[in-house]
Amino acid sequence: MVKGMSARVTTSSYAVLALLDLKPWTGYELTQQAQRSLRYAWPKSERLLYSEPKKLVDLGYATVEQEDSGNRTRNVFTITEEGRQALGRWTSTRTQSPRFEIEALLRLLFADQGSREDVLRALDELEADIDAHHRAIVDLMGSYLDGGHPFPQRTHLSVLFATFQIDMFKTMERWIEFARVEIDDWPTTHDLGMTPRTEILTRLLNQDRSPLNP
Amino acid sequence: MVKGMSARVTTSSYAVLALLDLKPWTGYELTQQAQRSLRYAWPKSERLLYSEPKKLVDLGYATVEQEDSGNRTRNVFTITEEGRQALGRWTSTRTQSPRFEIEALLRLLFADQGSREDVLRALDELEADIDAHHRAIVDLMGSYLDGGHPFPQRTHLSVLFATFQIDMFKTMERWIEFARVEIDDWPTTHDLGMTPRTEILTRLLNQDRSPLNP
DNA sequence: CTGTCACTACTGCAACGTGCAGCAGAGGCT
DNA sequence: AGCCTCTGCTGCACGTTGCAGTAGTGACAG
Repeated sequence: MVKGMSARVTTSSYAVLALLDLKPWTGYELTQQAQRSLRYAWPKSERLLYSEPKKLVDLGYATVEQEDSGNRTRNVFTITEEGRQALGRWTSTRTQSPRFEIEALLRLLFADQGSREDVLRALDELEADIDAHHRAIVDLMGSYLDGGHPFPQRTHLSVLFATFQIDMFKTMERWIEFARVEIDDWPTTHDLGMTPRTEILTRLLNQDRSPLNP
Repeated sequence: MVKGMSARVTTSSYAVLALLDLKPWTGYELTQQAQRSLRYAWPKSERLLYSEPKKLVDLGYATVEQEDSGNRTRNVFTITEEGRQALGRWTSTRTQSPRFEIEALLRLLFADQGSREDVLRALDELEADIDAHHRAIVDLMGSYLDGGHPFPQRTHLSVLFATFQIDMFKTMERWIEFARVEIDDWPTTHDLGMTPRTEILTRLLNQDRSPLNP
Protein backbone atom coordinates (compact mmCIF):
# COMPACT_ATOMS: atom_id res chain seq x y z
CA MET A 1 0.00 0.00 0.00
CA VAL A 2 2.90 2.32 0.67
CA LYS A 3 3.90 4.02 -2.56
CA GLY A 4 6.92 6.03 -3.67
CA MET A 5 9.17 3.41 -2.13
CA SER A 6 12.20 2.31 -4.09
CA ALA A 7 11.77 -1.51 -3.72
CA ARG A 8 14.25 -3.19 -6.03
CA VAL A 9 13.00 -5.84 -8.43
CA THR A 10 15.05 -8.89 -7.52
CA THR A 11 15.40 -12.29 -9.12
CA SER A 12 12.91 -13.50 -6.52
CA SER A 13 10.41 -10.93 -7.79
CA TYR A 14 10.77 -12.33 -11.29
CA ALA A 15 10.45 -15.87 -9.97
CA VAL A 16 7.06 -14.99 -8.47
CA LEU A 17 6.12 -13.01 -11.56
CA ALA A 18 6.89 -16.04 -13.72
CA LEU A 19 4.60 -18.16 -11.54
CA LEU A 20 1.86 -15.57 -11.90
CA ASP A 21 2.31 -15.74 -15.66
CA LEU A 22 1.11 -19.37 -15.51
CA LYS A 23 -2.12 -18.55 -13.67
CA PRO A 24 -3.37 -16.39 -10.78
CA TRP A 25 -2.42 -17.66 -7.33
CA THR A 26 -3.24 -16.80 -3.74
CA GLY A 27 -0.37 -15.86 -1.45
CA TYR A 28 -0.61 -19.16 0.36
CA GLU A 29 -0.62 -21.13 -2.89
CA LEU A 30 2.54 -19.33 -3.98
CA THR A 31 4.34 -20.42 -0.81
CA GLN A 32 3.23 -24.01 -1.37
CA GLN A 33 4.12 -24.04 -5.05
CA ALA A 34 7.55 -22.64 -4.30
CA GLN A 35 8.15 -25.67 -2.09
CA ARG A 36 7.31 -28.08 -4.88
CA SER A 37 9.89 -27.23 -7.53
CA LEU A 38 11.17 -23.67 -7.30
CA ARG A 39 13.09 -24.39 -4.15
CA TYR A 40 15.58 -26.67 -5.93
CA ALA A 41 16.75 -23.83 -8.14
CA TRP A 42 15.87 -20.78 -6.08
CA PRO A 43 15.25 -21.57 -2.41
CA LYS A 44 13.41 -18.71 -0.72
CA SER A 45 11.65 -18.41 2.60
CA GLU A 46 7.90 -18.61 3.00
CA ARG A 47 8.06 -15.13 4.47
CA LEU A 48 9.51 -13.66 1.30
CA LEU A 49 6.99 -15.48 -0.87
CA TYR A 50 4.25 -13.61 1.00
CA SER A 51 6.00 -10.25 0.53
CA GLU A 52 6.97 -10.43 -3.13
CA PRO A 53 3.48 -10.43 -4.70
CA LYS A 54 2.64 -7.31 -2.68
CA LYS A 55 5.71 -5.61 -4.10
CA LEU A 56 4.64 -6.65 -7.59
CA VAL A 57 1.29 -4.95 -7.00
CA ASP A 58 3.07 -1.75 -5.88
CA LEU A 59 5.10 -1.86 -9.08
CA GLY A 60 2.02 -2.33 -11.24
CA TYR A 61 3.18 -5.78 -12.35
CA ALA A 62 0.23 -7.54 -10.69
CA THR A 63 -3.20 -6.87 -9.20
CA VAL A 64 -4.78 -8.25 -6.01
CA GLU A 65 -8.35 -9.26 -5.47
CA GLN A 66 -9.84 -10.18 -2.13
CA GLU A 67 -11.61 -13.49 -2.43
CA ASP A 68 -13.55 -14.87 0.47
CA SER A 69 -13.27 -18.45 1.59
CA GLY A 70 -15.79 -18.84 4.40
CA ASN A 71 -15.45 -16.23 7.08
CA ARG A 72 -12.13 -14.79 6.00
CA THR A 73 -10.53 -13.45 2.87
CA ARG A 74 -7.46 -14.38 0.89
CA ASN A 75 -5.48 -12.44 -1.69
CA VAL A 76 -5.51 -13.60 -5.30
CA PHE A 77 -2.72 -12.13 -7.42
CA THR A 78 -2.94 -11.75 -11.20
CA ILE A 79 -0.16 -10.61 -13.57
CA THR A 80 -0.72 -7.43 -15.59
CA GLU A 81 0.40 -6.64 -19.13
CA GLU A 82 3.12 -4.45 -17.66
CA GLY A 83 4.23 -7.42 -15.58
CA ARG A 84 4.49 -9.61 -18.68
CA GLN A 85 6.62 -6.99 -20.38
CA ALA A 86 8.92 -6.73 -17.36
CA LEU A 87 9.29 -10.51 -17.42
CA GLY A 88 10.22 -10.35 -21.10
CA ARG A 89 12.90 -7.74 -20.40
CA TRP A 90 14.32 -9.87 -17.58
CA THR A 91 14.99 -12.84 -19.87
CA SER A 92 17.60 -10.81 -21.74
CA THR A 93 19.60 -9.77 -18.65
CA ARG A 94 22.77 -11.46 -17.38
CA THR A 95 22.13 -14.61 -15.36
CA GLN A 96 23.61 -14.50 -11.86
CA SER A 97 26.37 -16.92 -10.91
CA PRO A 98 25.26 -20.09 -9.17
CA ARG A 99 25.86 -20.28 -5.45
CA PHE A 100 26.34 -23.46 -3.43
CA GLU A 101 26.11 -23.45 0.35
CA ILE A 102 27.17 -26.81 1.76
CA GLU A 103 27.90 -26.73 5.45
CA ALA A 104 28.92 -30.39 5.42
CA LEU A 105 31.80 -29.50 3.07
CA LEU A 106 32.83 -26.68 5.36
CA ARG A 107 33.01 -29.16 8.22
CA LEU A 108 35.01 -31.52 6.05
CA LEU A 109 37.50 -28.75 5.23
CA PHE A 110 38.10 -28.31 8.96
CA ALA A 111 37.78 -31.96 9.89
CA ASP A 112 41.31 -31.94 11.32
CA GLN A 113 39.97 -29.83 14.17
CA GLY A 114 37.47 -32.49 15.25
CA SER A 115 37.08 -36.25 15.43
CA ARG A 116 36.52 -38.76 12.68
CA GLU A 117 33.02 -39.34 14.07
CA ASP A 118 32.19 -35.65 13.66
CA VAL A 119 33.05 -35.53 9.99
CA LEU A 120 31.35 -38.86 9.27
CA ARG A 121 28.21 -37.62 10.96
CA ALA A 122 28.29 -34.46 8.84
CA LEU A 123 28.42 -36.71 5.78
CA ASP A 124 25.47 -38.76 7.09
CA GLU A 125 23.45 -35.60 7.57
CA LEU A 126 24.30 -34.36 4.08
CA GLU A 127 23.27 -37.74 2.68
CA ALA A 128 19.93 -37.64 4.52
CA ASP A 129 19.14 -34.15 3.20
CA ILE A 130 20.08 -35.10 -0.34
CA ASP A 131 18.07 -38.33 -0.24
CA ALA A 132 14.98 -36.41 0.82
CA HIS A 133 15.34 -34.01 -2.14
CA HIS A 134 16.17 -36.89 -4.43
CA ARG A 135 12.96 -38.74 -3.57
CA ALA A 136 10.88 -35.56 -3.93
CA ILE A 137 12.16 -35.03 -7.49
CA VAL A 138 11.50 -38.64 -8.50
CA ASP A 139 7.95 -38.25 -7.12
CA LEU A 140 7.51 -34.99 -9.02
CA MET A 141 8.24 -36.83 -12.25
CA GLY A 142 5.66 -39.42 -11.23
CA SER A 143 3.04 -36.70 -10.99
CA TYR A 144 3.57 -35.84 -14.67
CA LEU A 145 3.05 -39.49 -15.60
CA ASP A 146 -0.12 -40.10 -13.59
CA GLY A 147 -1.77 -36.86 -14.70
CA GLY A 148 -1.59 -35.32 -11.23
CA HIS A 149 0.50 -32.37 -12.35
CA PRO A 150 -1.36 -29.08 -13.00
CA PHE A 151 0.85 -27.97 -15.93
CA PRO A 152 1.41 -30.97 -18.22
CA GLN A 153 2.28 -28.66 -21.13
CA ARG A 154 5.48 -27.83 -19.25
CA THR A 155 6.74 -31.40 -18.99
CA HIS A 156 9.60 -30.77 -21.44
CA LEU A 157 11.00 -28.12 -19.08
CA SER A 158 10.51 -30.17 -15.93
CA VAL A 159 12.29 -33.09 -17.51
CA LEU A 160 15.45 -31.07 -18.19
CA PHE A 161 15.24 -29.55 -14.74
CA ALA A 162 14.82 -32.93 -13.06
CA THR A 163 17.66 -34.45 -15.08
CA PHE A 164 19.94 -31.79 -13.62
CA GLN A 165 18.77 -32.50 -10.08
CA ILE A 166 18.96 -36.29 -10.34
CA ASP A 167 22.44 -36.16 -11.86
CA MET A 168 23.62 -33.83 -9.12
CA PHE A 169 22.13 -35.97 -6.36
CA LYS A 170 23.66 -39.14 -7.77
CA THR A 171 27.04 -37.44 -8.08
CA MET A 172 26.87 -36.26 -4.47
CA GLU A 173 25.79 -39.67 -3.20
CA ARG A 174 28.64 -41.39 -5.00
CA TRP A 175 31.07 -38.84 -3.60
CA ILE A 176 29.79 -39.34 -0.05
CA GLU A 177 30.45 -43.06 -0.32
CA PHE A 178 33.91 -42.38 -1.73
CA ALA A 179 34.67 -39.90 1.06
CA ARG A 180 33.60 -42.41 3.72
CA VAL A 181 35.99 -45.03 2.38
CA GLU A 182 38.87 -42.53 2.23
CA ILE A 183 38.22 -41.27 5.75
CA ASP A 184 38.09 -44.84 7.09
CA ASP A 185 41.60 -45.30 5.76
CA TRP A 186 42.99 -42.31 7.63
CA PRO A 187 44.91 -43.15 10.81
CA THR A 188 43.75 -39.78 12.21
CA THR A 189 41.95 -36.66 10.92
CA HIS A 190 44.84 -34.23 11.15
CA ASP A 191 48.32 -33.56 9.79
CA LEU A 192 48.38 -36.41 7.32
CA GLY A 193 50.03 -34.25 4.71
CA MET A 194 51.09 -35.67 1.36
CA THR A 195 50.77 -39.43 1.74
CA PRO A 196 51.33 -41.58 -1.37
CA ARG A 197 47.56 -42.00 -1.73
CA THR A 198 46.96 -38.25 -1.35
CA GLU A 199 49.59 -37.47 -3.94
CA ILE A 200 47.99 -39.80 -6.48
CA LEU A 201 44.65 -38.10 -5.93
CA THR A 202 46.10 -34.59 -6.05
CA ARG A 203 47.84 -35.30 -9.38
CA LEU A 204 44.65 -36.79 -10.78
CA LEU A 205 42.64 -33.71 -9.84
CA ASN A 206 45.32 -31.34 -11.10
CA GLN A 207 44.92 -33.10 -14.48
CA ASP A 208 41.21 -32.37 -14.22
CA ARG A 209 40.40 -36.03 -13.71
CA SER A 210 38.34 -37.46 -10.86
CA PRO A 211 38.93 -40.68 -8.88
CA LEU A 212 35.20 -41.28 -9.30
CA ASN A 213 35.26 -41.05 -13.11
CA PRO A 214 38.69 -42.40 -13.94
CA MET B 1 33.66 -2.73 21.31
CA VAL B 2 29.98 -2.65 22.15
CA LYS B 3 29.25 -5.28 24.78
CA GLY B 4 26.09 -6.83 26.15
CA MET B 5 24.78 -7.27 22.62
CA SER B 6 23.17 -10.58 21.72
CA ALA B 7 25.10 -11.33 18.46
CA ARG B 8 24.33 -14.89 17.47
CA VAL B 9 27.20 -17.23 16.67
CA THR B 10 26.45 -18.32 13.13
CA THR B 11 28.00 -20.93 10.87
CA SER B 12 29.95 -18.07 9.30
CA SER B 13 31.37 -17.25 12.73
CA TYR B 14 32.60 -20.82 13.08
CA ALA B 15 34.02 -20.74 9.56
CA VAL B 16 36.18 -17.76 10.52
CA LEU B 17 37.00 -19.32 13.88
CA ALA B 18 38.17 -22.46 12.10
CA LEU B 19 40.49 -20.37 9.92
CA LEU B 20 41.86 -18.65 13.02
CA ASP B 21 42.55 -22.07 14.48
CA LEU B 22 45.08 -22.65 11.67
CA LYS B 23 47.05 -19.46 12.38
CA PRO B 24 46.46 -15.78 13.20
CA TRP B 25 45.25 -13.69 10.26
CA THR B 26 44.63 -10.02 9.54
CA GLY B 27 41.14 -9.00 8.51
CA TYR B 28 42.25 -8.45 4.95
CA GLU B 29 43.95 -11.84 4.80
CA LEU B 30 40.74 -13.49 5.98
CA THR B 31 38.79 -11.93 3.12
CA GLN B 32 41.41 -13.12 0.64
CA GLN B 33 41.63 -16.60 2.07
CA ALA B 34 37.86 -16.95 1.99
CA GLN B 35 38.03 -16.32 -1.76
CA ARG B 36 40.54 -19.11 -2.28
CA SER B 37 38.65 -22.14 -1.03
CA LEU B 38 35.98 -21.35 1.54
CA ARG B 39 33.77 -19.74 -1.07
CA TYR B 40 33.07 -23.05 -2.80
CA ALA B 41 31.44 -24.45 0.32
CA TRP B 42 30.36 -21.34 2.16
CA PRO B 43 30.26 -18.23 -0.03
CA LYS B 44 30.19 -15.07 2.07
CA SER B 45 30.72 -11.41 1.27
CA GLU B 46 33.94 -9.57 1.92
CA ARG B 47 31.94 -7.25 4.15
CA LEU B 48 30.92 -10.06 6.48
CA LEU B 49 34.44 -11.44 6.61
CA TYR B 50 35.53 -8.12 8.06
CA SER B 51 32.73 -8.13 10.65
CA GLU B 52 32.92 -11.70 11.92
CA PRO B 53 36.36 -11.55 13.58
CA LYS B 54 35.26 -8.46 15.53
CA LYS B 55 32.27 -10.40 16.77
CA LEU B 56 34.56 -13.24 17.82
CA VAL B 57 36.59 -10.78 19.87
CA ASP B 58 33.42 -9.51 21.58
CA LEU B 59 32.55 -13.11 22.42
CA GLY B 60 35.99 -13.79 23.83
CA TYR B 61 36.73 -16.35 21.13
CA ALA B 62 39.59 -14.30 19.67
CA THR B 63 41.89 -11.40 20.46
CA VAL B 64 43.00 -8.49 18.26
CA GLU B 65 46.37 -6.85 18.07
CA GLN B 66 47.17 -3.72 16.15
CA GLU B 67 50.18 -4.32 13.96
CA ASP B 68 51.67 -1.50 11.97
CA SER B 69 52.65 -1.85 8.36
CA GLY B 70 54.21 1.46 7.42
CA ASN B 71 52.07 4.43 8.28
CA ARG B 72 48.86 2.58 9.06
CA THR B 73 47.77 -0.31 11.25
CA ARG B 74 46.06 -3.57 10.57
CA ASN B 75 44.22 -5.93 12.90
CA VAL B 76 45.67 -9.34 13.58
CA PHE B 77 43.19 -11.82 15.07
CA THR B 78 44.23 -14.80 17.20
CA ILE B 79 41.98 -17.57 18.50
CA THR B 80 41.66 -18.02 22.29
CA GLU B 81 41.31 -21.22 24.28
CA GLU B 82 37.63 -20.38 24.72
CA GLY B 83 37.37 -20.10 20.96
CA ARG B 84 38.89 -23.54 20.47
CA GLN B 85 36.41 -25.00 22.91
CA ALA B 86 33.49 -23.33 21.11
CA LEU B 87 34.78 -24.78 17.84
CA GLY B 88 34.88 -28.22 19.44
CA ARG B 89 31.29 -27.92 20.59
CA TRP B 90 30.19 -26.82 17.11
CA THR B 91 31.47 -30.01 15.49
CA SER B 92 28.86 -32.02 17.37
CA THR B 93 25.87 -29.91 16.28
CA ARG B 94 23.50 -30.74 13.40
CA THR B 95 24.83 -29.80 9.97
CA GLN B 96 22.58 -27.43 8.05
CA SER B 97 20.96 -28.60 4.81
CA PRO B 98 22.78 -27.71 1.62
CA ARG B 99 21.36 -24.90 -0.43
CA PHE B 100 21.78 -24.44 -4.18
CA GLU B 101 20.93 -21.17 -5.88
CA ILE B 102 21.07 -21.55 -9.65
CA GLU B 103 19.39 -18.71 -11.50
CA ALA B 104 20.07 -20.38 -14.84
CA LEU B 105 17.83 -23.28 -13.78
CA LEU B 106 15.13 -20.87 -12.72
CA ARG B 107 15.26 -19.34 -16.20
CA LEU B 108 15.09 -22.80 -17.71
CA LEU B 109 12.01 -23.63 -15.66
CA PHE B 110 10.28 -20.61 -17.17
CA ALA B 111 11.85 -20.88 -20.62
CA ASP B 112 8.39 -21.16 -22.20
CA GLN B 113 7.91 -17.49 -21.37
CA GLY B 114 10.89 -16.40 -23.48
CA SER B 115 12.78 -17.31 -26.62
CA ARG B 116 15.06 -20.23 -27.31
CA GLU B 117 17.98 -17.79 -27.50
CA ASP B 118 17.23 -16.55 -23.98
CA VAL B 119 17.44 -19.97 -22.40
CA LEU B 120 20.50 -20.96 -24.43
CA ARG B 121 22.25 -17.79 -23.31
CA ALA B 122 21.41 -18.57 -19.69
CA LEU B 123 23.09 -21.96 -20.20
CA ASP B 124 26.14 -20.28 -21.76
CA GLU B 125 26.43 -17.97 -18.78
CA LEU B 126 26.12 -20.86 -16.34
CA GLU B 127 28.81 -22.72 -18.25
CA ALA B 128 31.15 -19.73 -18.14
CA ASP B 129 30.71 -19.35 -14.37
CA ILE B 130 31.27 -23.05 -13.76
CA ASP B 131 34.34 -23.18 -16.00
CA ALA B 132 35.91 -20.33 -14.02
CA HIS B 133 35.37 -22.18 -10.73
CA HIS B 134 36.50 -25.41 -12.32
CA ARG B 135 39.82 -23.94 -13.40
CA ALA B 136 40.36 -22.33 -9.99
CA ILE B 137 40.00 -25.69 -8.23
CA VAL B 138 42.37 -27.46 -10.63
CA ASP B 139 44.90 -24.67 -9.98
CA LEU B 140 44.41 -25.00 -6.22
CA MET B 141 45.43 -28.65 -6.49
CA GLY B 142 48.47 -27.57 -8.45
CA SER B 143 49.54 -25.35 -5.56
CA TYR B 144 49.69 -28.41 -3.27
CA LEU B 145 51.93 -30.18 -5.77
CA ASP B 146 54.39 -27.36 -6.38
CA GLY B 147 54.76 -26.52 -2.69
CA GLY B 148 53.02 -23.15 -3.05
CA HIS B 149 50.26 -23.99 -0.59
CA PRO B 150 50.64 -22.66 2.97
CA PHE B 151 49.04 -25.71 4.68
CA PRO B 152 50.43 -28.87 3.05
CA GLN B 153 49.49 -30.94 6.13
CA ARG B 154 45.86 -30.42 5.10
CA THR B 155 46.22 -31.93 1.63
CA HIS B 156 44.12 -34.99 2.53
CA LEU B 157 41.15 -32.70 3.30
CA SER B 158 41.61 -30.51 0.24
CA VAL B 159 41.72 -33.57 -1.97
CA LEU B 160 38.33 -34.80 -0.80
CA PHE B 161 36.93 -31.30 -1.06
CA ALA B 162 38.29 -30.82 -4.57
CA THR B 163 37.00 -34.22 -5.69
CA PHE B 164 33.51 -33.08 -4.75
CA GLN B 165 33.88 -29.83 -6.66
CA ILE B 166 35.40 -31.38 -9.80
CA ASP B 167 32.73 -34.09 -9.92
CA MET B 168 29.97 -31.51 -9.55
CA PHE B 169 31.44 -29.26 -12.23
CA LYS B 170 31.85 -32.15 -14.66
CA THR B 171 28.28 -33.28 -14.00
CA MET B 172 26.95 -29.79 -14.65
CA GLU B 173 29.01 -29.36 -17.81
CA ARG B 174 27.75 -32.67 -19.20
CA TRP B 175 24.19 -31.70 -18.35
CA ILE B 176 24.56 -28.32 -20.08
CA GLU B 177 25.63 -30.06 -23.28
CA PHE B 178 22.71 -32.49 -22.97
CA ALA B 179 20.26 -29.65 -22.37
CA ARG B 180 21.53 -27.77 -25.45
CA VAL B 181 20.92 -30.78 -27.67
CA GLU B 182 17.42 -31.30 -26.26
CA ILE B 183 16.50 -27.64 -26.66
CA ASP B 184 17.77 -27.62 -30.25
CA ASP B 185 15.28 -30.39 -30.97
CA TRP B 186 12.30 -28.41 -29.69
CA PRO B 187 10.13 -26.83 -32.38
CA THR B 188 9.36 -24.02 -29.87
CA THR B 189 9.94 -23.31 -26.17
CA HIS B 190 6.33 -23.52 -25.02
CA ASP B 191 3.43 -25.93 -24.75
CA LEU B 192 5.25 -28.99 -26.00
CA GLY B 193 3.60 -31.17 -23.40
CA MET B 194 4.15 -34.92 -23.33
CA THR B 195 5.92 -35.73 -26.59
CA PRO B 196 7.19 -39.30 -27.09
CA ARG B 197 10.73 -38.14 -26.29
CA THR B 198 9.57 -36.33 -23.15
CA GLU B 199 7.65 -39.36 -21.97
CA ILE B 200 10.70 -41.61 -22.34
CA LEU B 201 12.74 -39.17 -20.27
CA THR B 202 10.01 -38.73 -17.64
CA ARG B 203 9.71 -42.50 -17.16
CA LEU B 204 13.48 -42.83 -16.91
CA LEU B 205 13.67 -40.16 -14.22
CA ASN B 206 10.69 -41.57 -12.34
CA GLN B 207 12.69 -44.84 -12.14
CA ASP B 208 15.52 -42.79 -10.67
CA ARG B 209 17.64 -43.24 -13.77
CA SER B 210 19.24 -40.45 -15.75
CA PRO B 211 19.56 -40.09 -19.53
CA LEU B 212 23.16 -39.06 -18.85
CA ASN B 213 24.06 -42.22 -16.89
CA PRO B 214 21.87 -44.82 -18.56
C1' DC C 1 58.85 14.18 -10.70
C1' DT C 2 54.08 13.96 -11.06
C1' DG C 3 49.89 11.54 -12.26
C1' DT C 4 47.45 7.43 -12.40
C1' DC C 5 46.35 2.80 -11.24
C1' DA C 6 46.18 -1.37 -8.66
C1' DC C 7 46.54 -3.26 -4.19
C1' DT C 8 46.13 -3.10 0.86
C1' DA C 9 42.93 -2.25 4.73
C1' DC C 10 39.21 -1.20 6.27
C1' DT C 11 34.03 1.38 7.87
C1' DG C 12 29.11 3.10 7.40
C1' DC C 13 24.75 2.50 5.74
C1' DA C 14 20.60 1.17 3.42
C1' DA C 15 18.22 -2.42 1.76
C1' DC C 16 17.47 -7.43 1.13
C1' DG C 17 16.13 -11.88 3.13
C1' DT C 18 15.26 -15.31 7.06
C1' DG C 19 13.37 -17.32 11.20
C1' DC C 20 10.35 -17.12 14.60
C1' DA C 21 6.44 -15.79 17.12
C1' DG C 22 1.92 -14.67 16.91
C1' DC C 23 -2.95 -14.40 15.39
C1' DA C 24 -7.05 -16.41 13.60
C1' DG C 25 -10.67 -19.24 10.99
C1' DA C 26 -11.91 -24.17 9.25
C1' DG C 27 -12.47 -28.93 9.47
C1' DG C 28 -11.75 -33.39 11.57
C1' DC C 29 -11.11 -36.57 15.18
C1' DT C 30 -11.71 -38.26 20.21
C1' DA D 1 -15.53 -29.74 24.38
C1' DG D 2 -10.83 -29.94 23.47
C1' DC D 3 -7.08 -30.51 20.53
C1' DC D 4 -4.62 -30.88 16.27
C1' DT D 5 -3.64 -29.84 11.52
C1' DC D 6 -4.20 -27.01 7.63
C1' DT D 7 -5.10 -22.48 5.72
C1' DG D 8 -3.58 -17.65 5.47
C1' DC D 9 -1.36 -14.39 6.70
C1' DT D 10 1.72 -10.09 9.55
C1' DG D 11 5.41 -7.93 12.59
C1' DC D 12 9.88 -7.79 14.08
C1' DA D 13 14.68 -8.58 15.05
C1' DC D 14 18.65 -9.72 13.15
C1' DG D 15 21.89 -11.87 9.68
C1' DT D 16 23.93 -10.62 5.25
C1' DT D 17 24.99 -8.00 1.01
C1' DG D 18 26.40 -4.33 -2.07
C1' DC D 19 27.98 -0.07 -2.63
C1' DA D 20 30.16 4.11 -1.60
C1' DG D 21 33.70 6.18 0.74
C1' DT D 22 38.39 6.83 2.93
C1' DA D 23 43.19 6.37 2.95
C1' DG D 24 48.13 4.76 2.70
C1' DT D 25 51.59 2.07 -0.59
C1' DG D 26 54.27 0.89 -4.36
C1' DA D 27 54.98 0.58 -9.38
C1' DC D 28 55.16 2.42 -13.74
C1' DA D 29 54.33 5.93 -17.52
C1' DG D 30 55.04 10.15 -19.45
